[in-house]
Amino acid sequence: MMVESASETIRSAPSGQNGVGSLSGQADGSGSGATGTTASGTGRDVTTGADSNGEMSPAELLHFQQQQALQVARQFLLQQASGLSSPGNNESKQSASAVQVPVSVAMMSPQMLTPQQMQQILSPPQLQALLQQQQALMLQQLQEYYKKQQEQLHLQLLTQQQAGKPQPKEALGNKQLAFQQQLLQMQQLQQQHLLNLQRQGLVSLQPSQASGPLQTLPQAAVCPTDLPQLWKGEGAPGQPAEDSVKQEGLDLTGTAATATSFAAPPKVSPPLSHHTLPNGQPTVLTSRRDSSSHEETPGSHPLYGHGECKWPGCETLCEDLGQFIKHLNTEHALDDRSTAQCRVQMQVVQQLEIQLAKESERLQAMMAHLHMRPPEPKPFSQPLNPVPGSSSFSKVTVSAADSFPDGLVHPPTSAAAPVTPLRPPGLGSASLHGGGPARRRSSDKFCSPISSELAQNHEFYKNADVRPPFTYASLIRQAILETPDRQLTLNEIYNWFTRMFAYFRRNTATWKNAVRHNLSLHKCFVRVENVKGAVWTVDEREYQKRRPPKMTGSPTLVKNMISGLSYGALNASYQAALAESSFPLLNSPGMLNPGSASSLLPLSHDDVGAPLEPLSSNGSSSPPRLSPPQYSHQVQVKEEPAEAEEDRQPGPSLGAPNPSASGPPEDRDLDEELPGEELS
DNA sequence: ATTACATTAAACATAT
DNA sequence: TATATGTTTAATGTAA
Repeated sequence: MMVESASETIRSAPSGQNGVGSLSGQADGSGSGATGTTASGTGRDVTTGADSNGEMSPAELLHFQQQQALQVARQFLLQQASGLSSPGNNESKQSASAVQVPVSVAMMSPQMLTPQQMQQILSPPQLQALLQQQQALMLQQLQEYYKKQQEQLHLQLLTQQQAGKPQPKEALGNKQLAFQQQLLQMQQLQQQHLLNLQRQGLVSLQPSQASGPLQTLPQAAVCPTDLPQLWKGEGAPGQPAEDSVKQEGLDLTGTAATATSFAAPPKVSPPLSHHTLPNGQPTVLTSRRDSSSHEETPGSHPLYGHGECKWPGCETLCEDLGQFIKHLNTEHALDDRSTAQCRVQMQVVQQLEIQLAKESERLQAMMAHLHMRPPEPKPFSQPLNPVPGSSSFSKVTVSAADSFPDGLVHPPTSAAAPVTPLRPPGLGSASLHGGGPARRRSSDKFCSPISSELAQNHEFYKNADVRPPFTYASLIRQAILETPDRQLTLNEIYNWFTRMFAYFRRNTATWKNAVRHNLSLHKCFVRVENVKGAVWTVDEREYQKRRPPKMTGSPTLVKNMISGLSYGALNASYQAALAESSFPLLNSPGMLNPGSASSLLPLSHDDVGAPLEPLSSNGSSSPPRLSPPQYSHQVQVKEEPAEAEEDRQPGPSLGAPNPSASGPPEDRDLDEELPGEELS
């Protein structure tokens, strides 16, 4: 039974795509409570202001445009928050849910995106690093920005007041309000953003930082309510903004529309705060500060709030933290599903960041246009990352991308993960091509550089009871190749499995049988009679044979994926980075060092199976862990009986399959036995 | 719809 | 005989 359940979970993985889809898919309206949050609310001041004037001042116009844009963005936010929800979560519901929820799916995965592609996009550590950096940067910048804007507002207000004309005063009031609204929106975006971060555990709760308000603000503070109303009320001016949003970045409109339809049931309507938005300027900051003290007690949990589980799509009510923890551990354990959800969330965050950047830029432009700010538009100093070039607002995204290479402060990658397998492997460190764990583990073709990912996630798999996203064949091969002799007995293979993967410490009968089955089935595994029994070796040629040299992380593919996501904001450099990262650095000194390795490019240290090995610059560089002596040893062990088996392969004929790269490291091995074959 | 592959289960054979 | 090791077949599911 254990076995069964286990396998079941596994099976669900392959459908991971659907996994992803279904996850978000199940969002059947329910989750969208947030979105639904009635449109009654506070935004009135602004609205009336505009109305009263009859005709719109430029500032107002801008304001409304901005509002609308933000509205769209917010809808997007909220919807994604809810869209991810997959309340059911039960496999049984998957199919059914498909009908209801395409919200997040539609949003997240434009048709052209296959789940695998998504994973490819999302999993690499670089991305994560990038994300984190971006986030940190943005947050800081935003905060600063807010501050400055506040100051500006004050200044303006003062100036105007000095002028002391009643009429203008009113106009100014409107203006001010408008901008305040704007600021609020921005802040909300930020908050939502943070919330998302928290959700995926990328941001730890630190009372001091913005994380505090997180829990409360998004819900308690304002906006969701006032804006919609505003929008509705003003109907007309909307179009332009909407269009612009549409064109510029993610096509939110479509999704937003969809979302609204689902948003209907305002399920857990957050305690509609009336307390916010009094009118005064400091509202923003104030409310924020206030909320920070609230609810974020040390005993709380980022995923727990208002008595319910905040896991995307789960809104399970939990009476207390203890119960919630229990629930968390049972319902949201580290499995393929959760991982997939995490990944989706990550993507959401990315998109939001981009959107945020866009909106910020727009705001900047607006302000510049209104002379609210000296021409040098650079509200965002770079407090965090000394990104050299980026000086303009518009470069926010750019700078983030630029700073990515060096920045990677600390991909929460492997090195950590002692006993807390909280970080899904794919998120933390999977290499581009390596794909994440949620990915169909079978698709060997994509994750040839198993060793790379394995090395990076070594610790993770070791401790987390997650099924590794590799096929048995690739695992076995890895096990064998990891040894100096490149040969293992069956039992040693077993041991390797259990040693390397927590997952394989269970259900031994099942996977052991599978291992044996694979050993026998695949020609690439060669049994060699030894003095002390039989050992298994790998026939790389055979192994490669069964995997056509597919570009694992084709840059073009990645590019397409990105563009498919409407990542308008993704600049060339980022794309380039992505593309680059899809090519393992093979010449990197192997040193199996998960910690460091993960921190940079997806160096596939011992990328044994990398199909696109560029015939390592210097032949010697590649064999990372194969020290000469060992190597010879191997030969020695194999010698007698081996030949019969190993030689059976028609070397010359088969050598061809990977003509291009032609130098899979492993072949070094075989070179010895079959000299001159492929090196031709 | 077809095909190839991966996984799982299980029957069976052989060696220790 | 029991267990470990191998081999093989079949059923099932997924992806191309």
